[in-house]
Amino acid sequence: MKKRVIQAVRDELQREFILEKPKDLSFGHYATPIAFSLAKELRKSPMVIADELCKKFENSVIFKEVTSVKGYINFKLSEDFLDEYASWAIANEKDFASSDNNQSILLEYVSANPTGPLHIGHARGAILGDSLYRIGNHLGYKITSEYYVNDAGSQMAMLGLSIFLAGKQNVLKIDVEWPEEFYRGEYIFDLANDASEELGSSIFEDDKNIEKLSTWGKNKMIELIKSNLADIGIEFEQFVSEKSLYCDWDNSFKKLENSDKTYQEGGKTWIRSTDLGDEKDRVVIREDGRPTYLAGDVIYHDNKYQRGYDHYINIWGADHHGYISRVKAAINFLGYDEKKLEVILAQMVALLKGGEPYKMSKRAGNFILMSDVVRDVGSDALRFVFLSKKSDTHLDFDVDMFKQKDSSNPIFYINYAHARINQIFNKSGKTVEDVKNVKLENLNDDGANLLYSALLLPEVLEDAFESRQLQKLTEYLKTLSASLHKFYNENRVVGDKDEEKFLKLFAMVGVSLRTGLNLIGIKAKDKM
RNA sequence: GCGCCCGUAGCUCAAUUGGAUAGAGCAACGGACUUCGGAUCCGUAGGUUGUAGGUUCGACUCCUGUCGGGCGCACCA
Repeated sequence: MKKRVIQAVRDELQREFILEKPKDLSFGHYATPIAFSLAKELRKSPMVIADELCKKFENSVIFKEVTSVKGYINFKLSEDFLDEYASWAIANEKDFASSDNNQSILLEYVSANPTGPLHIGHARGAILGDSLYRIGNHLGYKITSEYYVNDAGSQMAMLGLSIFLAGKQNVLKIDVEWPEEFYRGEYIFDLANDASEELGSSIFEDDKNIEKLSTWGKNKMIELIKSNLADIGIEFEQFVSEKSLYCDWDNSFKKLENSDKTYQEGGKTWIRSTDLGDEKDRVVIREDGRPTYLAGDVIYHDNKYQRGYDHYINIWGADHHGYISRVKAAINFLGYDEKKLEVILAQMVALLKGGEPYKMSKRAGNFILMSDVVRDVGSDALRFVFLSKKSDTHLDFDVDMFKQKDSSNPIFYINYAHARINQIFNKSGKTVEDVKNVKLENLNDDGANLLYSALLLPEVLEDAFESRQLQKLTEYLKTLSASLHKFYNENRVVGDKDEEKFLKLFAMVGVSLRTGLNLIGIKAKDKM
């Protein structure tokens, strides 16, 4: 809809302009403040310029009227145009709000270490990533979703050791001495019990088996993580193992050396990441020849860029923000355009329960399991609330609040609107087929506004996706639901002379609600 | 100490990315057809956008300082 309007306005004005929605719908459906920016250039007042420009639209097909108010130019769409668009949308629900952006994007998210179950902090990035994935696909982007598995390095050894010691203590009943750093939490003891059953308790007798336990535990954890994700409707296209990439290290390192951005000092190999704004240069190879963690990301991003996507998105926890500049520097030194990499940071989530704050730490083991919260409040509510806040703001919420199954839970409110539409059709005994060709004309103000709101989904989606701010979509769904409830309370539908018109209008609202919810991984309810 | 993020109604958050009178929900108070489902709707109250300057036709939005909160500051991952 917006695209058609922009086209129509550009045809007449023959220059660039900003198209926005007026604060107050009574002004019109769209507006532009172009007269203000022209005022200086033309040495006339914005009001005069706006008046003159309005005259150009007198014979427009898609506009009912174009007016100038205090320097703004306001556009009101014609009923024919709105009705045609609604008819098309109802008949082509799957394609409604879709688009044909062809850019290819590699979207990497979650990528939590396979050393334990997902906690509530991971859920934020997971839900954001999955929703971007769904929306992007709908908008025609060629998106691939990917999970990077950190299965190399000392954490894997620590996982193996933790399971080994837990088994020794709990299964073999032998006193053990715990090191300073290990994975705490009951899941380690569960793993030890499982290992005892699957591999035999003798595995805890010899510490040569630690490596075996580490690999076994990693696979268990990946399965667990996949199942945690499946519980909130997330499935990845592919998993990439860090370990499996290391065979390419020599190639990647050669590229780095060719860039003249590496140097030796103190027996170590460094990259000059300060050249690209990093706080300090970084070590990629230690004195003993072992590559650092950064090396893993060098190979991984080399690998990513070789796959030739137009754009790359990484969703990271905000605690990794200091890592961005060194990875971008590395990408640049490998000979790629680091601007193609976009890092979205998902800020910390502070979870409360009855006012008590939880400290989340994977290492310490006293974190909140994502699966527990999902069991408590449900996938739908969790997804909706997490998407309702900008990803770069800190999010506080109290679990107890979710347990109230009433209107304070926005997903309830929206589902109720959707269910109402369904109920109204049942009550009237008519189907969408019966009313889809009725013409939407002479609607009252509430009806006209409701229709317009329902048709806004495409541009809300584009805006939400391009700005990576999905709270725009959740806001929209709440507002649209409110408009429907308001209309419902003020207008009798069944039995009214305009019954069929109203039903078509409701059908259109249903299309938008369903589509919007679907794209954030929530299935709209027909009954409450 | 340095870097990044945040600061908007009592609480949780929006604000078309520099545009018209800063808006919703929750909580509070007062109302609505013996109901096409009242799990809804309408109204009242609540603000010097942390704070002090600057940029311009115009600032919650951009710049500088300052205060407060979070995160990070490894050859760990």
